[in-house]
Amino acid sequence: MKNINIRELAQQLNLSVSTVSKALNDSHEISDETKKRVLKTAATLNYVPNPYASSLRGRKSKNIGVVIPEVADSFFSIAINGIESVAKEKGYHVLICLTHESFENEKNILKEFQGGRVDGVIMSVSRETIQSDHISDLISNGVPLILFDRVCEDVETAKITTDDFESSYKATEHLVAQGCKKIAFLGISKSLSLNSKRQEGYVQALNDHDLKSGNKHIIHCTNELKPNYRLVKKLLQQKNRPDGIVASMEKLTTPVYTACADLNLSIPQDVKMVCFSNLETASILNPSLTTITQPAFEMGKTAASILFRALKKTNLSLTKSSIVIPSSLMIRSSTT
Amino acid sequence: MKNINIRELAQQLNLSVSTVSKALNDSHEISDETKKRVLKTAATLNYVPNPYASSLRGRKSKNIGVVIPEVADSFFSIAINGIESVAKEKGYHVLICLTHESFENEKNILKEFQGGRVDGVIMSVSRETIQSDHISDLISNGVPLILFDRVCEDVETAKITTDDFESSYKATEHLVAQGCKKIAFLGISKSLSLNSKRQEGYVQALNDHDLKSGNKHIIHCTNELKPNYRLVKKLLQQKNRPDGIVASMEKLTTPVYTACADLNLSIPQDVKMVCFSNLETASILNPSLTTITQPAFEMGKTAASILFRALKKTNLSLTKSSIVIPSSLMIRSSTT
DNA sequence: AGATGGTACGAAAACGGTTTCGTAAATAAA
DNA sequence: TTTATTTACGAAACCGTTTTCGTACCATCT
Repeated sequence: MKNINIRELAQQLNLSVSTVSKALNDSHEISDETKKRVLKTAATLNYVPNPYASSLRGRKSKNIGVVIPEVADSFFSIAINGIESVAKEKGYHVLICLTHESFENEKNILKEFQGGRVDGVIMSVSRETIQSDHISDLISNGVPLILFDRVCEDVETAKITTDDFESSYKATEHLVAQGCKKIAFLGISKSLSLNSKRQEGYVQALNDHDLKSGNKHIIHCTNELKPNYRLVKKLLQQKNRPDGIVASMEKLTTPVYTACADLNLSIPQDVKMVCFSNLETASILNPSLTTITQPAFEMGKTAASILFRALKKTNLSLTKSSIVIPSSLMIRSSTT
Repeated sequence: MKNINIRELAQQLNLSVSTVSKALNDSHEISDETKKRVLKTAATLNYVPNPYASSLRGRKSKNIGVVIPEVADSFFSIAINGIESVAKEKGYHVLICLTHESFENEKNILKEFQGGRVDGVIMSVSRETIQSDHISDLISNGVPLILFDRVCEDVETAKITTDDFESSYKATEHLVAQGCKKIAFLGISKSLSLNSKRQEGYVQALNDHDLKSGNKHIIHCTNELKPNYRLVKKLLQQKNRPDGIVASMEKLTTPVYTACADLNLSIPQDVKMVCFSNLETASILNPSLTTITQPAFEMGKTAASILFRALKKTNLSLTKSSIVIPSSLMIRSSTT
């Protein structure tokens, strides 16, 4: 059962290729009778159009690219579901590209997109990304691109974020309310604006409650489990050890919990912790983890909706379509 | 900065389109000097070839399709990383398609693949999949397809699995050794062969240790959190409640833990639990969870390697390339 | 009757690459 | 010197669609 093309299909029907094409695309030029006949034969012969021929001719791919650092991460995998739910409805495919937190990879992926592989892009930058020319280049090349979660402030496009400053502020304030005096901040990467905002929210909360935030309590983590474990352990071993932690990355939960266990520190008695996380298992951890839960699905869905709006009318001002969707603080045993 | 095509590039170089194409593809017909000149100009003009034109002409897409039930699942997201690591090395893209456990979606995706969108497929079937004509059709259409984890026995192709029977047997035996007398099995779906194997391993272990396994202790779960919670709760409320649980799906952890908490049952005192799971947080749950950890990355990587071998020489016997990679039982506090 | 318009279809160009084939010039072999 | 071979390039066909344009036919309107 080899795959058939439109020419062979047309032969079978004693029709021209153009007529068949129009019939399949429900053109008004074709009579209902012919359309029915074409559809029926196409079905029985198992005709499936070649997407590359269509893309080439139509100069659109019906693909959107999703560029993210990792897929093995609750936030991103849920966001993908949000994006996909919209894309499917619009008859689009989602091409997921992973940067694995490498700027080099990110640049290469966007470069490839210049070739027309995708009609639009939804992206969350890598932790290494410190400049954004590759993004602006793609946009000025006519490919609409929307940033979500980890955005670059200086790129002029729509940005879907959560209220990083406010939620971090609230989380820190919550720790203060629970009696923490020395609160540490575990960041993702110095360069990310998302990280800066969370850090600023943390600092602001400390200031507003007259707690000094020595730099020693701000740590930037790596992408690996073990180095993070060592960093956290070192932090918790110093004489002036923190009694509260605001962690801005899901991946930091395990290192913190493990380090505490190994150092015989009890959560929440000795150290309280709140983490930006979408882990479903947060509520059944030992102890259950207080999280700032981001609206992952919603953010993905929103980003996709705006992208498709941009694909419809190209002169839409994307910059003004930026949206902030609030996260929610889920208070659990790790802080109480 | 609009994207340039090969014709314009050729004009800039005062060369023919064919020469430029050959130079870019490092053909032996072109002199080194010309190649260098072409590469240089292509770089400065930011030329990126249109992938659809290449795919159309070459009748290969340089894409492989990955069809899986969900991406928000540790096993699958890690497997994707394994697949991607191989694909990237071979210069291929990965098109991830989610069935969301729907047979209808799965059929539609494979149907689309008939059109030549991908050169090969790596797939794990949905929980609803009870017959495999759609798979065989695609294969007989010339698209190599490899199954992993959730396979269909009757499809003649390579199957990458883990030792479901043995690991389930070992897990059950472990529960018996820990003193469990009434062990329940929580399955994914009746139709999956993966599920049958795990169930058979469980039953065999019970038999070998002279424990009867009334059908009441075999439950097939749904795909939703809340119904699963209700099922588990009901199971744990019956007079003859189990003192051990073998769960064959990562997603079952939260319902079991929550149900136990709500019923004031202690894990592991009242109920011991072991779960097929790749959750990184298993070790910091309350209590830490004994898991059967599948070699997710390895399975993905192996599946991809075999697929690429098949893409090289089409007459390779895929059926004989099936591989079983063992899982490992990680004993933690939920069973001790 | 002649002009006009709508309907239903076909021929051919186009999308942007790759590949086959042809060929002129340079080199090697006889 | 003649012939064969190699080198380096160009013209054109081709991949499978979509779309533009042309046209034959029929109905409708002056």
